[in-house]
Formats: sequence, C-alpha cells, structure tokens
Amino acid sequence: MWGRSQGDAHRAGAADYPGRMEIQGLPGRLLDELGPAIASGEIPEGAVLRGEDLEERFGVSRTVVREAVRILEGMRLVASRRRVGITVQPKSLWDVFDPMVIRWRLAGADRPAQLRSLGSLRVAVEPAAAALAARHASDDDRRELSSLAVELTVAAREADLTTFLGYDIAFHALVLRASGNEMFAHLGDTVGAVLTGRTEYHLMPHQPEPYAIRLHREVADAICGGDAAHAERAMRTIVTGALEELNQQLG
Amino acid sequence: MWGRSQGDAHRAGAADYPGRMEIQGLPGRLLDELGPAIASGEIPEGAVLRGEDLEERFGVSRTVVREAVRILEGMRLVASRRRVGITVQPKSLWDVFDPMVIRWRLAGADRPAQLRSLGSLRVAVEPAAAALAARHASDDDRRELSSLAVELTVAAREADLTTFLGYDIAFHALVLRASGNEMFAHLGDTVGAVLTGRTEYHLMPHQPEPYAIRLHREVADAICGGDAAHAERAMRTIVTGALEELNQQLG
DNA sequence: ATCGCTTCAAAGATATGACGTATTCAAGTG
DNA sequence: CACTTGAATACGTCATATCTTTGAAGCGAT
Repeated sequence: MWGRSQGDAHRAGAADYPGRMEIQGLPGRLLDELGPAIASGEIPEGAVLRGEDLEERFGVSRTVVREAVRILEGMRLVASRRRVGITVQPKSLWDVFDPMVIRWRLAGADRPAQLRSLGSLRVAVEPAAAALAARHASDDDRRELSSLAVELTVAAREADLTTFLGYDIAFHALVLRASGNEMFAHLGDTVGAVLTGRTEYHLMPHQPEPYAIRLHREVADAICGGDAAHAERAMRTIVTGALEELNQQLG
Repeated sequence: MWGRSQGDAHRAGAADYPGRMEIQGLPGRLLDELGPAIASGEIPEGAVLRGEDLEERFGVSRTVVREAVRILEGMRLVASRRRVGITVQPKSLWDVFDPMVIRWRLAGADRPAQLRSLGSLRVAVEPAAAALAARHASDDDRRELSSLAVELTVAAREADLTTFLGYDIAFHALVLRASGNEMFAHLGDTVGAVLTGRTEYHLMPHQPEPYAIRLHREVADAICGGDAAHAERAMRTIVTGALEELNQQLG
C-alpha cells in the first residue's frame, strides 16, 4: 500500500549518522548560509528576500532555492508569500526547539540568550529525567551510567578536559534517554551542544570541580539504587549550579 | 545587503495566524496526507516511498513532491537517498518537539504515548515556568493572569466546558510566556493541544474539579505576589494531578 | 480629497522535459 | 569464491514555460 517495506532498512542507517545529520546536497549548502544568518539576527526579522536574488547570489537554480526555503519555512524562520517575497518571521514564531535552529543560534550572536534559555530548560527537565530514570532505567543503562560516572571521575582527576567533556555529554544524554520519555531523550544532543558550547565559552580555564564530580556519582548511584528523590535532588544541584555559573559568566 | 528591510512587515502577519499556521499550497496538502500517515505509524519506519509514485498517487508534479519531502526531511521523519528512495526514518530520529509532528501524533494511533510524554514534560516545565513568571512577569501579564483565573472560575462554576477549556489553555500559555524563557513560551501551543486532546479524550464527562480550579487561582495569586516557591508548588500540584488522571484514564 | 473599483504587473507556485550522478545489484571474470 | 565492472534506477539539479495570487498604481465618481 505505502511502498515496499524494508523492515531492516534503518539498521545500517542508524550507524551512518554518528550524531548529527545535515540536510544534504545544494539545498543543504544554502541552508548552512541562510540559517545561521537568520538565526543570528544578521538578517533581521521582517527582512524580505527574493528567490531570484538568492539564485544569483549562490549560483544555484530555482529548484534548490525553493527547497531550501521550504525547509526554513518548516522551521518557521521564514514565510514565503506571492508578490511579496520570502520574509523573515519574528523570532517569537521560530521553532526554537528545532535542533538546527538551536545549533545556529549557539554558533552566532544569540549564543548568550540561547545558553540562558537552555540552562533553564535543563534545570526543569534533567532532574525530572533523573527521577524517571531511577524508576524505569534498564539494567544495561544503570550499568553504563555507573561506568560513565567512574570514567568521568578519572578524566576529571587527570584534568583531561576533552575526554571529560565527552563523558559528561554521554552521562547527561544517557540519563535523559534512560528516563524512558522520548521527548526528554531527544534533548540529549541539545544538552551536549550546551556543554560543548559552555566549555568553549570560558575557554576551559578551570578543571572540573570535585564537588560537581561527586554529584554525578551521586546521581548514578541513586539511579542504580532506584532512589528517585535522591537522583532528582542531586541532578537539580548539578544543573542549577551550572546555570548559576553561566549567569555569572555572562554577567 | 540582505534585501529590503521592512521593519513592520510582521505586524500584520502576526495577526494573520490565529494560532497555528500550516504550510500552504500543494506541498501542504501532501504534507497533511503523508505526515499523519507516517507519524501514526500507518507507514511504518523503514518503508520506502518513491517520488514518482507519490506524484501519481496525489496527482501533483515533481516540484511539489520534492518540496513536501524536503519538509519531512527537515523534521527527520524521512530521508531521501539516491537509487533507494524516500525511507521513513526510525522514530528515535524524529524531531519530536516539532509542533506539526506533535499534532500529527496526537491525532493518530500514537496519541496515548504522545500524551504521556507531554504529561511528563509538563510536570517538568510548567512548575519551573511558574516560578520564573513570579519573578519576571510584567505587570500586564500579572493582571491578565489574575483576570484569566477569575474567568476560569466562573466558567467552571457554570459547567461551561468549552469556554473553560479556552481559558485553561490561555492560562497555561500565559504562565509559560510570562516566564520570560522563549523555549518555555513555545510550549504554550503544545500544552494547548494536550488540554484539548485530553478534554476530547474522556469525552468531557466531569465538570472541572473545584480543587483544581482553586489551585489555578493560587498560581495566579502567587505569581502576582511574586511568591515563586508557592507558584511553583501549586503549579506542580496541578500538572502532577493531570498526569495521574491521565495515567488512570489510559490504564 | 477620499473612497472604491479596475487594471496591471511582480513574484512566487506549479508543471514539465532534460540531463547529471550516485548507488545498488548482478553479471562477468580471474 | 572474491573481485571487478557495467548497466539500470531513482533521486538531484537545471532550465523554461505557464498559471495564480496579490500589492499597488491608475482612475473615475461621490
């Protein structure tokens, strides 16, 4: 009815995308130019682009421009109207949860505001995710979480910030995934982007604070032990701490 | 540099979209068919669609099919690859925060799971939003919130479920917006969809419970008075109650 | 001078034909 | 049996033509 069903077609596909997967082809190239320019405010809201101009400016055909614009339209970054052109929508209409939009804003002038928003979101979501994980996590997840907490500690002790960052991202992503809530799980990549951005932001001056490390182990232990309240409390301490540190850094 | 800037171009536009704005034109029509079919699982993950088949099936041209597929690709619902076709991506890759995807899933077979996910998200986010609103809300927002709480109470007393639903949606959306966090604010429409879906789900058998109504007034009063802790607590009671009721309804 | 209708043209929306290109699958070869 | 190679396939891109919508100019009447 709906085309041949290849039940295992996605098996190989899942391995092909080691994290993020971009839109490909020429429309993707166009997106990489327009998206950041709009998301960062370089092209201000209310600005009007003409499809024909974009064709010339980027030396691509109508087809390519239209498809790229369609994608931007799907994110609510722009709206295309006859006789008017392609207008940049007001920020309040943007799909601020779209991973691409988040990435573009993190990379541009909106970075502080985006970090703040995400910080508050983390404070709201991650403790709840930790509590759910303490109840619903699989045995495998608990084991891996415990393992990650250990490797986190080791990397911190050795002041190896790069691998520490990797384990930190994996830790938070795993907690979110283990919560069993698909929406929480999808924030894993976003949190990863925040942690990366934060590390880049203050140029890795400090080594990870021992207190924060201990809290991570506490979260892992609580989740492994099924202590939802404890997991939630420890995770809340982590993320509120991160938010305060962020506010301090940003003034 | 980036096209003429029409600073007030969005003023009229903002009024044109009274809630949701769809993709328009023939691609939009195609999306309304394919999106729900994929989101509901009617077209299973791993299924392969051919562009040419879609052209025939819907009687539209390549242009239209390609643009619709590009939008679906932007939501990570499908991926288009040469020589293989348009494959439906595994659920774990979908942009589950995309408002369109949420709406499609709420309308289809995935509705219970989607309601559960959103219920947990509400429990995480809305109390935090209420706390932030108590600190950052503008005077206008506080006034309107208070007013909404009153009208909510009246509608509940008169057992007018339809207008009650409207005020309830407006109330929660306002709290989220008044939090000052753009990401929270964008969950307003989603929460509205949940409340609507919930009301439709158990076929409006009960009148709103007086206890829940009182809690809404409590939230409004706490936010107006700047009592963040109280606002957060009352809101948490509301959303956890809603989640429990939901779990009871769904078994 | 203002209002309302008509007319025109700008710009996107759609359709279509042609060609490019990557990828799969299978035939062929060692 | 493993490897190479080639052809078929389905998406990717370009170019062009036509249609549709709609903002704005033009114009007449009140």
